[in-house]
Amino acid sequence: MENNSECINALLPVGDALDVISGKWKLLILISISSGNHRFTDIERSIPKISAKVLSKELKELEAHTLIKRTVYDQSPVLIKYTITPYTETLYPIIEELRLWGLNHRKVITGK
Amino acid sequence: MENNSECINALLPVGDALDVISGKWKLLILISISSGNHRFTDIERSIPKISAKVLSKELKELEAHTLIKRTVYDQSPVLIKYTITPYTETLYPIIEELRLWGLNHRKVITGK
DNA sequence: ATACTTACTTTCCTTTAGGTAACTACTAAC
DNA sequence: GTTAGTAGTTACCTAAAGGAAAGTAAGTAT
Repeated sequence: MENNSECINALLPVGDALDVISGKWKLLILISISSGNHRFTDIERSIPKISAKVLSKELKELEAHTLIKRTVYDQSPVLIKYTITPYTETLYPIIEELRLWGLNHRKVITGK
Repeated sequence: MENNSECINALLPVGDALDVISGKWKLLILISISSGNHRFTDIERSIPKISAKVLSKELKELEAHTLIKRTVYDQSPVLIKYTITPYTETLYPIIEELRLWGLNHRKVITGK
């Protein structure tokens, strides 16, 4: 990233990506579902501090972006499963880089 | 990411990373500075839709996290330069993955 | 009939983010 | 002395995000 054409080359796509996944919760929800939490209550319990209202709203947005799939199983009580899609997996490199950076950052701020 | 221990292993550090860099503007500002925009007005002009107020606030937060350095040159008119730090460079892999994902995402939503 | 469970939704309220526009302090140029 | 540039700040207001708690619908268990 040395010159201005690189600036515009990065600003636009990074902005596009941030429009979809920025915010506190979306990636955490995808991590939870990817790790095996498929039901609303499971996901809610796995992510500290998230509320049902926020989870509900974020799940809808993720579904709209085809980053998760919502399936209703007609049992009783009704069973609903959220699963990842092939598109979710395209985010794994981003999640992994964030995980590595976060691990190092914690070392940095706690003074190693 | 298959099981619950991987869930907690990823949720915490990714959450730490998001605490520092999430939001619409911070990564875009770092891209702009990395690309050679070092002055307030240059950065402001390089990022569509950002306002002086928001830029000012975000620059302060980035400086507090040592992700940029603010230097005052005592000339006239006064010259202030924002520069990246070695710590900024540790974010490049994240930015690059976001750039690649954003490029592909635009292809996906515009129907290739 | 009552209570419980799942998967949310609704209401109310507070906080945070963001936009617009005007304003400031300093200096230089005309 | 008026205009212009740099680097912001301030005030005012709206919008979006988020928290807490209660409520809802549909079925199951007792």
